Amino acid sequence: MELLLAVARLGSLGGAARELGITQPAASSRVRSMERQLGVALVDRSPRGSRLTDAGALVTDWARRIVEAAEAFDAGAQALRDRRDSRLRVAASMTIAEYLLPGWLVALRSQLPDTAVSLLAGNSASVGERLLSGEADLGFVEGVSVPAGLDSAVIARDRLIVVTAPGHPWARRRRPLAAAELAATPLILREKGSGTRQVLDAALGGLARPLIELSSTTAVKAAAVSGAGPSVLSELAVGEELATRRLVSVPVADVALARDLRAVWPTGHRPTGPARQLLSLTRG
Amino acid sequence: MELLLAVARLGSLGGAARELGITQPAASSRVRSMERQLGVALVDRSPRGSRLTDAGALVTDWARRIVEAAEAFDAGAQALRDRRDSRLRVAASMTIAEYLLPGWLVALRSQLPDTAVSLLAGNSASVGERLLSGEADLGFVEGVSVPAGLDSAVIARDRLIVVTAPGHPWARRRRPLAAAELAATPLILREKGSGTRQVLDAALGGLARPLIELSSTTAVKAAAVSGAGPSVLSELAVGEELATRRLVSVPVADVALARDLRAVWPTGHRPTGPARQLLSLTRG
DNA sequence: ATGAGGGCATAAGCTGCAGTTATGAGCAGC
DNA sequence: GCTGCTCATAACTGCAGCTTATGCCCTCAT
Repeated sequence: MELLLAVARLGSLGGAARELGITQPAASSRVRSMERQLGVALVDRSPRGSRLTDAGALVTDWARRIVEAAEAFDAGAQALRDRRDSRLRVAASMTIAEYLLPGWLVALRSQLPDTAVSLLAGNSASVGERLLSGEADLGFVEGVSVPAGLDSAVIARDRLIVVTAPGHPWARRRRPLAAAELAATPLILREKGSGTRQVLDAALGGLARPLIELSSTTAVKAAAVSGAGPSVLSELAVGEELATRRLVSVPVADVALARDLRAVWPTGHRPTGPARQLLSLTRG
Repeated sequence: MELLLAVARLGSLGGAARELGITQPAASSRVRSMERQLGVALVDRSPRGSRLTDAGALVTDWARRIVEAAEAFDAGAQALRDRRDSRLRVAASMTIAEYLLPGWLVALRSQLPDTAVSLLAGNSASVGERLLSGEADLGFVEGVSVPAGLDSAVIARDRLIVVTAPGHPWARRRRPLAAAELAATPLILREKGSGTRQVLDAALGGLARPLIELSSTTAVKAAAVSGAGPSVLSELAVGEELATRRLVSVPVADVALARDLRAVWPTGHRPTGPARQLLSLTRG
């Protein structure tokens, strides 16, 4: 995969091989075996370099998504590994750790390649404790209240959105859904007590009706995609499903389905150094 | 990766191993070596099964993205391979082949596991030719006009959106951008002649000013993310960047930056069988 | 023209990893 | 206590993918 991207970038098998720290025959044989598997030529080899064919460009674009996901995974994995002796220790609540942090870490790595980052994931309260006990330098929490003793800055809003499979009647709806209507409809939801469920219950006045209760965001998404019914999910969780129209967002009126995502740090100790850098990444 | 997902799903290393067609010791050792690499326990093993730890759940969620990207890649790759003797032969223009088709193929595969699909990617004209010559059963094109001799159905709209890095002044803008303002500002663009460029030029009356011209959507995105300037891109291309706020969308007034995405087939020959199934997937 | 240099392919050999089989141990429930 | 599930450990094995070594082709500069 990376090899294809490198070939696209450098226009040469040997060059790409060098970049990945392997030898030219190894690169050549990899590409060859991939072409054999697909039954399609991916690169045009000429005595003065190699270019991707049309099919190669398509495959490379598909491959790029895998590589990017792998980079994010790797950045996150590094952070889990580096427990001790890291220059920057981050504590984050689950949603942020899950959806946003890997991307930030990738970006941070490109700016400060030698900075070891460690990550502790937990709920808002535990993020607060880590910061106050000095176990973490910078925290990220979602939700309404900021733990005591911390300063904070809002870095983004996480909107909860109502989604359905494209086949559902609501998918064609143009007039926004009223809060009462949402409250009256059985929804696919996380179990009571989860962060998104709390926000939803608060917004509707504790009235959300479960159609099914599932214990993970993924399970909820899968149920919604399969058309089991409407659901309410963080827009972070469904970005890709919306883009490919596996899910459709339903407009909603007069319901405050948003929560702030905040960076937090001990009162008075403004983030400096790598923490400052990371913080600035999260706001742009 | 898949192994982690399977463990999460089945609650047992051995069960996960069986599902992946490997033996239990192999699975055990894989997980073990991953835990060694990360320095964190991923699964809680007990004599009556295994559950993911908190860290394991986090890692698994990150891994899921890779696996999904890989599935899409695989579905696309299959389709490139199956040239001959496929039950369903699809022709698609590049944007659709790049961003949407892999997802559709994954969904189709789950509905019709044994249907071999082949894919021919090209521009609108070549899609038309393939259909008329009987080389393809169903086509997908983007753009304003439908090639002659074909019936079509609009399956989605592809909106072009103005994006900037979060640091750019436009990112904070609330008042929509006027067309004139957009036309007057140098933009990061694809080269003249590309599909998105054509739509943009048409919408602005041929006036788009390039700040830089780049030859691939990826390069344009990278430039925009790095803050080189504003750009205009398909929302399909920037879904993930928007969700993670690496890019921000700028509201635009009075410019028709949309194009229809259409399914097409030879006039009179309504899609049947797997073609119909695929078509219905694309609309929900 | 000719030789140097960069690009790719092929062949042969080596190595390590990821898998296998085989076995044992812990715990639950009948 | 037996059966059946879980997981761990150990020793063996095979093959995928690498490296090194070489050759050919083309281009460009001398």
